[in-house]
Amino acid sequence: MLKYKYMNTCIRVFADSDQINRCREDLKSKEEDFLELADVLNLAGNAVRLKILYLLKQENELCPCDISDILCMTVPAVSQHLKKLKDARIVTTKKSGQTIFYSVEAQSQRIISSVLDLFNLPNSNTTF
Amino acid sequence: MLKYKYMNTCIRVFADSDQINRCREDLKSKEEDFLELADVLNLAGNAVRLKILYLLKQENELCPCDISDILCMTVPAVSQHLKKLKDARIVTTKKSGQTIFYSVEAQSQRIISSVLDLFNLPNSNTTF
DNA sequence: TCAGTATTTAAGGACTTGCTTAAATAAATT
DNA sequence: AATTTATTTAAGCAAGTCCTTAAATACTGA
Repeated sequence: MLKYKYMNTCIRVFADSDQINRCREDLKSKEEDFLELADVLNLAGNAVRLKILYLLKQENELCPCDISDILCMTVPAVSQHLKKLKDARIVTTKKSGQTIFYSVEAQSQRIISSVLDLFNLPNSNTTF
Repeated sequence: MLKYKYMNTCIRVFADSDQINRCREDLKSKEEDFLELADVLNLAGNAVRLKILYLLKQENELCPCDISDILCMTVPAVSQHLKKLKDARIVTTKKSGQTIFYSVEAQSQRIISSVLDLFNLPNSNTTF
């Protein structure tokens, strides 16, 4: 027979309920922003897609075939990554004959540039 | 009987092999950076973890219990997210009695601030 | 020392991811 | 019209994610 229940939550006395409520309200007001940003970060948070975005920014436009050659991956694998980026409106396409050129969507250039700029951030101790 | 094989790769004549090789070399030299950045972005690319990082930055430090209250999630669920962030050295801990305070690791403050600053980026058409 | 509290760990399961190969679609070439 | 080429789509599968609940660990205080 159990003498006491194992607790799944904390029932502490000294919680700062003002802080808890303030934080809850704050998050609630930014909920959409969090979901949107997490989506973009999640797409960029894959080495293959990050490289694709880097390449598209660097080279302006590339076809799936080029990307496949550069990354040494099968065309379908590349195509499926491109589809995700296109569905999220991060990249856009331009057709020319049988070739389809992908590039970073104008609306997303700024956030993608910012993400890629994180490269240059030294892992420093600078406080601010 | 098959008249021709379905192709998995492109065998085009007009590929710019200089471009392909230049891109390959460039990616190769940055391979480590891509993996590292993709890891951080992947961790931040989850709405729960993104909120946790935001909260830790905003409030300086919080215990799993507080975070659980704020996010309305079970403590084990929160604890598992914190473990991932800690394993990646993005957050660090300080023990005080039975309470464990989490905060953003000094070395990671800069990149996390930059990621959270992406919030403020308007989805504009600005070209640059 | 025993019961309470804060946290982590473990096991499980539903769901998602990221590849593979085969096939479909669409445009160009002969 | 038939073949070649570039791309997408579909199906399948191994591995990973993110929660759940139960249990373990660790510190506190009567």
